[in-house]
Amino acid sequence: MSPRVGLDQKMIIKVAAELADVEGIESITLSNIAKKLNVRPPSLFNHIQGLPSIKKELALLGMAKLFETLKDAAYNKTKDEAIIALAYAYVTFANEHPGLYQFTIKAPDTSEKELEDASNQIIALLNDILSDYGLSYEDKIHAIRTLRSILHGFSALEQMGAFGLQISIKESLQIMVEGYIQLLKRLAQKNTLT
Amino acid sequence: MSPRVGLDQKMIIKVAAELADVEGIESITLSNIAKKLNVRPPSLFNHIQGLPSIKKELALLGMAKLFETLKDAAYNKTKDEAIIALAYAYVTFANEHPGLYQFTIKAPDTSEKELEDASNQIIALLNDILSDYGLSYEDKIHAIRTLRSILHGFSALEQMGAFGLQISIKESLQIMVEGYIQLLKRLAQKNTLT
DNA sequence: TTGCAAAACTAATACCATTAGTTATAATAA
DNA sequence: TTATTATAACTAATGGTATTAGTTTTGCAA
Repeated sequence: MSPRVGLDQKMIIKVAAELADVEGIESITLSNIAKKLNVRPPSLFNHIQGLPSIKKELALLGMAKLFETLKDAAYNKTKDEAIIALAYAYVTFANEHPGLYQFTIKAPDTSEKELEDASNQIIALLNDILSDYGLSYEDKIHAIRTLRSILHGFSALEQMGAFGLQISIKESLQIMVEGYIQLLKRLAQKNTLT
Repeated sequence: MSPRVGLDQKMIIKVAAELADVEGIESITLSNIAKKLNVRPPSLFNHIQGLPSIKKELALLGMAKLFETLKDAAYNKTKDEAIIALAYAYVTFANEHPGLYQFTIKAPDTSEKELEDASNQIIALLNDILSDYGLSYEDKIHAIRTLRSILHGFSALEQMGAFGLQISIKESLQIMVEGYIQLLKRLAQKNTLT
């Protein structure tokens, strides 16, 4: 009757992540997850706290994976080269993991320290890369905000099919990133002028 | 017993929009809407098709309002001035109508002609404004995509509290938009060179 | 004043998440 | 090997959704 499937939290989160990426985040229900694991919904409660905890874990997983992806992409690269690589990696991640990506963005019930830490890791990476441009403290913050904006905006719009297909999406991204890099240079230059 | 409250679709959508903006989009339920209207949930079905239809109407309302806002902001302005005004209006709209704004972005079940039309209205407005820069057909599309990306990305991140508060958010937007305008100029210039 | 279309209702269904309490199993101790 | 025990997975039950069916009531129009 209860054949001890051998469930654990990792399996549950993994199934939830697949569900999110393949079927969409609205399909993340205990019912669907349980079905995929050949188990009754209440059984999940032996391993997780409830649906909200699963969503929080998905956010953590998403941010961790995104961070790794970005870090690897920028590894051993600096300045323009690093930014370009990071931008492509970001957009590619959002495309390959549409469900998980959305959880990296979803408003985290503030005061969730773990989520904040994970998010800060990503921001620290951007900060690192931007450090080579010689920006003022404030300009660096503006630059980080702008970078996050263009990457998230582009990813979100592409994900929802907002861009037609006749004109190359990759080229749009390239032009946008190019524009961003020029902005960095202008900010840096402003700083060198006495 | 049934005092004929005088319900109609407009009222329902209005209440749903308020709910979305004030309590968050997850609070848009027939139950909550009915409560606000002093009515039982099934009564709503005399005026709307179901919860999905309410969400679709919210998307339409959001896009229509956003379009009006942007159009008014850019009225009688051209080029840089128009873009700057439009950008501020966009971000302000997202701040003032956080719930409604999210519906303007939410993936529209493709093949929803009305939604597509509403969205195209906004794109046509952007297209109009960008027409004064003398861009090639393709560059104009890249420019529209980039503009939408920066505006949505910035709005979405600000909405979720992703930006700290020590450094001026308005200034970040200003710098980002300034960068965008410079990009437009570079694209235009590229086009004038034989 | 009567009749009717429709507004709002109650009741019922089906699907959620979640809690409480039960059964069965796997691992450990004797 | 057997007995003990912790706990995985279960069934049953609760309360919340959206929605449908069928009923009552009401306001308007003839």
